[in-house]
Amino acid sequence: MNTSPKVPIPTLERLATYLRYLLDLEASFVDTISSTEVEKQTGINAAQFRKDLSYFGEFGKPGVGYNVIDLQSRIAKILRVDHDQPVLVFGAGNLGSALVGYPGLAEQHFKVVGVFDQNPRKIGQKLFQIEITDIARMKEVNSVLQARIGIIAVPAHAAQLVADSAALAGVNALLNFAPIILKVSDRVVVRNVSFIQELAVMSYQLALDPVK
Amino acid sequence: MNTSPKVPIPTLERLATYLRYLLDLEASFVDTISSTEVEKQTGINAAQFRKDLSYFGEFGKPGVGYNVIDLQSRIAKILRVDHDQPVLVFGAGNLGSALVGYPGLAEQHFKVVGVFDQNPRKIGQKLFQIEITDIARMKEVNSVLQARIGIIAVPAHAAQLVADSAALAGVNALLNFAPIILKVSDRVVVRNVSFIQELAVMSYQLALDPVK
DNA sequence: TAGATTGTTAATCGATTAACAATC
DNA sequence: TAGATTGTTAATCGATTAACAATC
Repeated sequence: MNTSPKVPIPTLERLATYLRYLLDLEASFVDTISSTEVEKQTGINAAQFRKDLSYFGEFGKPGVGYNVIDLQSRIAKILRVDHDQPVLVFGAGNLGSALVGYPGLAEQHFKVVGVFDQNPRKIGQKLFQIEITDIARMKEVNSVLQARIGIIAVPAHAAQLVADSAALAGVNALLNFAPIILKVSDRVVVRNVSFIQELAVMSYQLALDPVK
Repeated sequence: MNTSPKVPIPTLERLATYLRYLLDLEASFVDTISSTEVEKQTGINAAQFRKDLSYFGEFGKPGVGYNVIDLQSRIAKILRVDHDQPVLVFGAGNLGSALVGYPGLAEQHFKVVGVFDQNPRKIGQKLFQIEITDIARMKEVNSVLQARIGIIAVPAHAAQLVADSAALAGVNALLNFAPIILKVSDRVVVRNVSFIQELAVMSYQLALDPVK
């Protein structure tokens, strides 16, 4: 066991993967798994799995394995996805709308409580029950909503401005879909989702092996 | 210089970042940059930048730096985003639609040439000028379109099936938005976009430091 | 008990970064 | 030329994985 502060990011990412996988197992009425079984089904090395968990305590029984439901709920607690968390979405365009309507968000307890846009034609309209608010009113509105997590789904040229406003509004975790490197204070956590970049990487990989 | 096969994935990801950044520089009429300047503006270590490039040849002039336009076009060539590439989108729901309409795709020369869905009510309709085709006809249709890259934007329960059909249709690079681990032959490259996972990671990070 | 599997240490592997000779 | 900056080697850092004693 080790309650120390330095958990590698890859470990956290895999933890989220384990959680999804455990939900599937639960749905199939599996109640115990071993790390070897995890490796077989997910391709993640068994030692890796055990090591990842070891950052947070002891979860299994030697000779037996891990209880699916117990492990699932403990990982959910670690990642704080065991209870609803309010989230703001910035940008009510195609991408923003798709995100607000994405059922996976609520399933993992991320509740979209506010949607913001700057387009006067969109402001006041509803998106999946949530009213679109003027992005200029973000701080005021979030003083009530108290969301600490925001999703940036605005065009690249607007993203930095939105990030700045978000920080002022008390949002200190940003999931950024815009293809730019955001400059933020070190009080703010940013993670980038850049699927264009992912496509570019695959594009290179495809080209490597013409047979493929 | 080193034309060897083993370029680290993180290097490829950063290459895509450099490319975007260089496009911005070009738009601001900057014609030369040094690795130190790159570090200042992007936060990526200067040695890292030079090392990344060194996998592919020599790009700069000692004492001078890098020519923005030249470097840009050479990176685009490396990543094969210097010419149009056909892409299929699987799933015409909220997410799929947003992706098809996303201008950034075409900007990086990824051309959506086919959209597939299984819902009879959607088949035959148009999405941003592209007709939605029955997913069952994928192989037949792609024998003409010849796309090798596909984007999976269907619900988790359908994703594996789609991946299997895609492989049969000659699509050997898959960008997967569904929250599952796809099982594919090693002829197929998969990259996952899992923004729920990203949110979970941030959720943990936020919880680490209550002051934040 | 014997067999299975954990949690953890130590070894390996790979990626990042510092340092510097080469060179514009 | 002197100053700046590259490309690359070597050192550092961190993450992955193999091995195994502890234990159910």
